[in-house]
Amino acid sequence: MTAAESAPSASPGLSLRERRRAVAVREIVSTAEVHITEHGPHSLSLRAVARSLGMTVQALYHYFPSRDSLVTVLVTKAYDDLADAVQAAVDGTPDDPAVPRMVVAAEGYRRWAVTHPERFQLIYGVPLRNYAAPAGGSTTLALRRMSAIFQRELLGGFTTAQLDAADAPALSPALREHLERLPVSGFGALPPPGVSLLLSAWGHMHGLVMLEVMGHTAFIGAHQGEIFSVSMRNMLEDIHRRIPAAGSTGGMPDQ
Amino acid sequence: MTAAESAPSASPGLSLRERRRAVAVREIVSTAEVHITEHGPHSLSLRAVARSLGMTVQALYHYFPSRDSLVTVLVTKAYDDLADAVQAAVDGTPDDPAVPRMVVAAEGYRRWAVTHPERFQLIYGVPLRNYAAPAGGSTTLALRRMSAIFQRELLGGFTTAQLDAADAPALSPALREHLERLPVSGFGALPPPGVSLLLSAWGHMHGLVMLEVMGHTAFIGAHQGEIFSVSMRNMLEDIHRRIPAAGSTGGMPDQ
DNA sequence: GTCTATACACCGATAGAC
DNA sequence: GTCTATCGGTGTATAGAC
Repeated sequence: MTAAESAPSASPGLSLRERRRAVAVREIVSTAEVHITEHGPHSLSLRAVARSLGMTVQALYHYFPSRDSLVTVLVTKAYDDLADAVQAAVDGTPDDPAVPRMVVAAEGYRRWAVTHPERFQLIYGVPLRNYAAPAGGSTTLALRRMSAIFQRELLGGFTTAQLDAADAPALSPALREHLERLPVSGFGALPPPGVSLLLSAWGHMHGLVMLEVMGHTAFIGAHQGEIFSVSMRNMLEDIHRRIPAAGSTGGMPDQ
Repeated sequence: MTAAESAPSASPGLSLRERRRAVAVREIVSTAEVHITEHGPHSLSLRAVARSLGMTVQALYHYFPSRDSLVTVLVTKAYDDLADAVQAAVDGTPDDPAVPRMVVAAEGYRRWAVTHPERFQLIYGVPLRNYAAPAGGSTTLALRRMSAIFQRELLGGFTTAQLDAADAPALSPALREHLERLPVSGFGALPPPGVSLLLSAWGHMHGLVMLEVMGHTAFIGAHQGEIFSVSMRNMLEDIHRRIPAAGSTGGMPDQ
């Protein structure tokens, strides 16, 4: 992996040449994001970015070995920025029992998506034409970061025993076993009903945002945020209703 | 609008020339769908379709005045096929109190999406590059057909008074007014809380399917259908729990 | 590190012969 | 209705001069 393939960031201990290069890479990435914002993710090309920069295409090949490497950086950065936005929304909101942190997190998710619809599409829309994601699954890491936030805000206050006793249709033994074998770094710390609830909540949140970003709910007009928030509150209420009180299963919250 | 711009169908009362033309259009559309299935919606081009048909591009221009007209037909047909699949799922399942019709409909939605992921992406993914949807909103009609199915299966058994009294966070006056002014042909027949619940349910269903189709839940493996069904059952249960019994509001179901 | 020049593919669309 | 030929544009990527 070349330097261009990892997201650019402040790099204090590098040589002048390396710092210059990092600045150039940042400028290229930034210009590419502007282009995506203005013309959609599927019109991204090295030529277009080069044009905007007043350079020729070939100069870009000194920073990115291929178009795919640029796309990978953009996708990874979008995941990171989205996770940052969600985290910032949670951190920046004073605790208020009337506004659950999960709802704040979901609203941060939606806010970023409607503010950066094209970059959201870059992540969650149709994969780019002729783009092959790197084998290592570098985007999986960024995705997991965000899912961890929602896992914490949605289910962080409950014990494994509580989640395991959630009131919902029983999962099949095969599914339970599969979920229990998931790597602990992901959802593995949750019991199967917890994974199921978290996935359901994620889909609920994501689907409403997706429909809005793609324009399928345009007839709602400016009130989509309100419907989204109400839906998220209902969702949270329902999930909490399904999880029994701590006393009935014993134990303290384990995270 | 030329004949090529409307979806092809059996046309008994037409001349020989018109029937030949309809057959040719059907073949072109079918080939285009195969191409989308094999290479993704964003690689669709008249040239590629012509190649598969053993024709030259120019021949296609005798059936479709532009690429966009072909895309519009494909999008409209995908909406229709999806609605057909959902309707067929509902119609083809014997009444069983253990499997609510809404869940059957949702499973039909998911089934079509995972069976035809590229065509689902064509509808709900990122709009095609350089494609401008026709001004008339011809796809809106096809979309409304499907939303009507879910409206019926999810809320058809409840009166306006029941839906209006649903247990959920109150909607703002501005939003209530906006929803009440919607054209009756769409969700207009529902009271504002009904629209909100239906939209929330649609987003929930759609989001889970979208995540699966785009591969973001691949780690669940073959059990995604089960998690989906459980989520839909929970969703239905929650919505029904929020709607008061008929006796408490009076009146008979009005549809 | 950036440039010109180039190769080779793709695309949508049009003109005119048959 | 289909063809050849063509225009003008897109794109990724490489070679070699400076």
